[in-house]
Amino acid sequence: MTEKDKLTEEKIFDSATEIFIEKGFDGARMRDIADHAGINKSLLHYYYRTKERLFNAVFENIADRIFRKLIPVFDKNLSFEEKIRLFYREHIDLLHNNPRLPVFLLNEIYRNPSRVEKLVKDTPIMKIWTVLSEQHSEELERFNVSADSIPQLMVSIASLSLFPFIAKNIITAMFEKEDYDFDSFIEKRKEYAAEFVIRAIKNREQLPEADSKGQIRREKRTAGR
Amino acid sequence: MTEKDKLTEEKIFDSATEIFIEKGFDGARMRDIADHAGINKSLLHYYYRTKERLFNAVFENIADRIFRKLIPVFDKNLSFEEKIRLFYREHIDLLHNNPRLPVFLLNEIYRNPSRVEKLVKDTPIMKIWTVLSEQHSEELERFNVSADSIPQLMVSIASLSLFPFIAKNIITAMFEKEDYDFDSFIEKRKEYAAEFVIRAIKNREQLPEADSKGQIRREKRTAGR
DNA sequence: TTAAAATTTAATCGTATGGTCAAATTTAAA
DNA sequence: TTTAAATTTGACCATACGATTAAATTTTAA
Repeated sequence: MTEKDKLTEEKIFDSATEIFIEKGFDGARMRDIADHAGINKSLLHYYYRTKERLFNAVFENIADRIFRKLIPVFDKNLSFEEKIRLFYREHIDLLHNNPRLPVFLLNEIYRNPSRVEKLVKDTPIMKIWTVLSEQHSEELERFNVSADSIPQLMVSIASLSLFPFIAKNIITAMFEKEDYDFDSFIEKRKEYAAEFVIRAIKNREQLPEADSKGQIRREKRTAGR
Repeated sequence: MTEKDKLTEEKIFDSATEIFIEKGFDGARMRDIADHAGINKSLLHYYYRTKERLFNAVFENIADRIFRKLIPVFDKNLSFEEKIRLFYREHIDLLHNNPRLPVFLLNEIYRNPSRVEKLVKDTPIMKIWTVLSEQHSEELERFNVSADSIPQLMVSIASLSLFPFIAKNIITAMFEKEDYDFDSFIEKRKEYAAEFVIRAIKNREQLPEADSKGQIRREKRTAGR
């Protein structure tokens, strides 16, 4: 009973996870989930009352898995630079094994904006912010990263690992034309992204001016060609 | 007749654009589009046979608009650095006025992967690649950017402007907790992203890496003014 | 072994959806 | 004005979907 019970419920949950990730809430069909699990369609409603509830279970599980995996990185007692490197290694690895997760998550938040509040409230996502702006304030100050631009930095960091998976289809298609390979691209990206961020920040260290203004000085620069 | 004709068809097209962008193909309802346009539902089928065809018209128009707007940037006769700055100013501006475009596009490609081939084939998206790897090969070489890592660079460049809009909901929610504002964040991002990329690349210049072309002169930029 | 409870199945419902059609109305041509 | 064509409308269809229900089957506990 508990045996078979768990088996059925688990089969449903796993199939639902797979299909919801693949198709999203709107695109997923209860029939498909049942078929994929090899069970009668009514069982879906027996175990999870509605499609919404089933999706909910799946969504929260996924969100939890993602952020739970990420937090240890920021817990570790490392320098900012080391943390960046570790983050990209871990994060990109996680995404490489679950390439559709970002789109799934973003899409659902899009469909149901109320999710985002719960996400920010219930997951440790804000911890990344906290750690960056508190734990590493000194380092960032040394790099001339103003507290004001920490949001810019954070979003930039996230962009570099998430976007390639979000745009995987397009990237793959473009790569094909030039004979590149997405998988090896991703493998290289772990280090590339880390270096990219570190360089972008570290360079500030050497600039004598306090903060960039760079707006007005762009006309003369090139003699053309 | 031609007057009213255009009016009706245009109303349909505009409403469809709005609603498809908002809800995506699966989420959009033909009834909603008709209601929004203030016309009878059958007219949708009179002017555009099916939902697919209507969506198709909308999609291609949007894709075209996006890429057509972007290409001039890469056509201009500017240095790589200037091009980066101009790109972010133009691109982020476009996205700021149409914040849902990236998600719409990516989502549709997701739903219908065959789109991506047509997109790569019919839009000038590959031109960005070409320009970067051909027109600026010398500059990039000077920056120690190997041809091998140009894909990494390109994806990184795109990430920094596209991702913030893709993840707008989450970012906004996180900002709220810390009393930041998405709009001003985006405004600042035009310059931030450009500086970020330029710094990330330029820094390579100074690394004591072996270089066949003896032209490593690092201070060029900051002193120049 | 037996009865109650839990699980599974098949049939079916109500509704929403994309789409069709024929009639009504408006517009253009004679 | 008359007539044919183009446009618009409302009624309707077939289907797909999530959900319900009651009966059948299996499991559990006495």
